[in-house]
Amino acid sequence: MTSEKIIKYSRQREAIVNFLKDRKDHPTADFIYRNIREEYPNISLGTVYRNLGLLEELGMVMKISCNDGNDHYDPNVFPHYHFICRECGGVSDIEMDNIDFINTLAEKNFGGKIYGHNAYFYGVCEDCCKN
Amino acid sequence: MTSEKIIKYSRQREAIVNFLKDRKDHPTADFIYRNIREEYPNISLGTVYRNLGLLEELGMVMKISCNDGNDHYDPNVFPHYHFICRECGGVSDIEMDNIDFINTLAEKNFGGKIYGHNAYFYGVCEDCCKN
DNA sequence: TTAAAATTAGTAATCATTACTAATAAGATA
DNA sequence: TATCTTATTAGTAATGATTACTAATTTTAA
Repeated sequence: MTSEKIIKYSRQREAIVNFLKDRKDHPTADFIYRNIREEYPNISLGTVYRNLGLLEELGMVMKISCNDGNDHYDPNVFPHYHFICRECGGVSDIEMDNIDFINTLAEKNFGGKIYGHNAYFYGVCEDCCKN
Repeated sequence: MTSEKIIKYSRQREAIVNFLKDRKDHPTADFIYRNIREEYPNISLGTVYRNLGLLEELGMVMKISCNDGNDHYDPNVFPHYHFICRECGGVSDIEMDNIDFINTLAEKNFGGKIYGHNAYFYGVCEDCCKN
């Protein structure tokens, strides 16, 4: 009784996927919208949001919320950590060894079950350090 | 030339501080509003938000954003970690050893400067585990 | 007691995101 | 190729949390 949703091609969705592909700067929906509008002037912001939601469901994109009030989108869905610059507000990746063992540390005095964690680091990014 | 802001007493702010004091459940502004309204039926939601912002500036309260679209407020401003239950959505404290060394791990291959981190754990809380 | 300034209640505005709807486009089938 | 069903779209309206505004009220120092 599962009604599988059939997904049809759309050039708007393709444009969003292509725009995001290989990007490391985790843009917001509005940023994606403004950029894709140069190629598709009639695309609507709702379409961008809807497709980002769909891509998230499909596991092709990851939504990251980092306390600036905007959702950011990351084409890298493998677990990794992010850095937020206090100066420019930019969100970037942090390359670091796996620290999943902190789950065990957290579970030591905890009654429930821990399945995972999210962490982001903050400070000043390389570019802003130069100023 | 620094114009220090003089802070005058208000019973509404006192009520907010008292309501938050010793709480471990990190309520939202709206939850605080609805509760304080029982004692002060005329208090407005804007007053709650304004005072929470002021208390945050004074370092008496900490705002935590945990991806459910609502800001939560914590009277414990000392660094500590939070847990978010996937079932009930509740936000609670995690008692665990200091893990500030992960800042060093993160800085290893990073060009900028890291000042700190935020982390929250997710899973199923003790109460929800029992169901 | 008075007067200046902070605070409030109430309401309006903002801003990101989601929902709605009629028109369009994809793509399967005849 | 023509047709038909359904997903998708553009455009717009609605939502919901938070912030801003303003005239009236409180606080508090002189």
